[in-house]
Amino acid sequence: MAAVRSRAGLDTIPMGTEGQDGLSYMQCCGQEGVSMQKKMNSGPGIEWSADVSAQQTNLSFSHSSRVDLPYRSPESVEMDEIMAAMVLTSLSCSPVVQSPPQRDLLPGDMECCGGELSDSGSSGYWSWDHGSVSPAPSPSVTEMDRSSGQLTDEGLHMELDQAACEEPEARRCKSLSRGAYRCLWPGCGKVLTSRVGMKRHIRILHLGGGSEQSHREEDFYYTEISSEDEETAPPSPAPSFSSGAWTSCSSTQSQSTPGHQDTSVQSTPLSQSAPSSVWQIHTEHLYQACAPIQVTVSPGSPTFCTWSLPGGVQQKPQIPPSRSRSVSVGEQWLQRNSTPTRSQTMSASPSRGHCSFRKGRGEAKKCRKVYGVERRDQWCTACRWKKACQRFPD
DNA sequence: GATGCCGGGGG
DNA sequence: CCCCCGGCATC
Repeated sequence: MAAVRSRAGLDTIPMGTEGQDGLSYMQCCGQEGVSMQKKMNSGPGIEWSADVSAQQTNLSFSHSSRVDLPYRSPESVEMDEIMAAMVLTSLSCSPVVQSPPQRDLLPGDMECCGGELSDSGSSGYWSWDHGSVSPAPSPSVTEMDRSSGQLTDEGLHMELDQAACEEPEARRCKSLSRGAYRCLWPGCGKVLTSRVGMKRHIRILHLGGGSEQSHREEDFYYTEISSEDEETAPPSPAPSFSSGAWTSCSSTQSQSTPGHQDTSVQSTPLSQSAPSSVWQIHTEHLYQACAPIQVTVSPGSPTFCTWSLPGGVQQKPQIPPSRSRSVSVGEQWLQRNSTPTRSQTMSASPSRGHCSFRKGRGEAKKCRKVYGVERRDQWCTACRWKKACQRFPD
């Protein structure tokens, strides 16, 4: 364990294989949990605590992690400095890629608020969102200002501006007119008006910048939405679980409990702890990500989850999947493969490669069921194309 | 038979 | 790149 922990500590700054990207993330956004996760993934013992702290604040992040993991060696410190330098360098050099992450910090990410959703305006939503985002208390004054300013900023393209939201709730944001695309990446609800923009958003922010393979994946992480649809469908069309799916991933909570923002946001002990990190870790592919981790709310269910990570990673059984459905071999496989750093999977593996195991039918209602064949146009793109449903992933 | 979706293909 | 659909596994 010690070893692991120390490693986690290092993560704070230095990133192993990730290189600049990762670093920049950390630097820019303290709360950016992703980078952290990446690292963690590599090792078996995941420290949720670290993650949580990360979400708290920039500073706290680094602090807590260090405190938490006092094992850092002197060398690591040195490394930190070096890394920091690198980060700075990279930041100055490639604004495009880096900037997005920065924005991410902002909680609710205005994405929703962003230009198009003017309607929701200032009501509870936003305020609430921000609060929820609490984890990232205050990146920096400038940034904050900027972000807030963006809320009103209307026509500008928010593509990069509003990066992914940290908050799941964000997805509830209503969106706009038809022809809009919403990012389905867990925790992100970004809505863009252009497909290309959305793809870029996904590729850059979620898939890690642009790896070759990621190109095809973008499709699965966004969906086309229409205003009417928006309100009902995505967020809760399948009240039963549309949100649940995501939630499960995040394990925690609330991710999408539309109804209770406050609660959800306010970190319950649980929420803070593992959840967010969990889903992020496994988000390589929706399919993979969600399935295994099913957390679900029913704490009571004793079901046993076999999704074991390689190193016995998740020491914490988090929450056993409520669904009794046992994890299929395929899922486990996916898990293993997805567990490693995202970057790894991305570059090195054909990812979905050829796991020809089909996942069997999930319980979640898919677009076809929810909307019916008649309203095929309301299905998510994936469903329309007879691909794995992205709106109601299992 | 209905569904879900992989794999492949057309424009 | 967008969109469809054959075909197969599952329910």
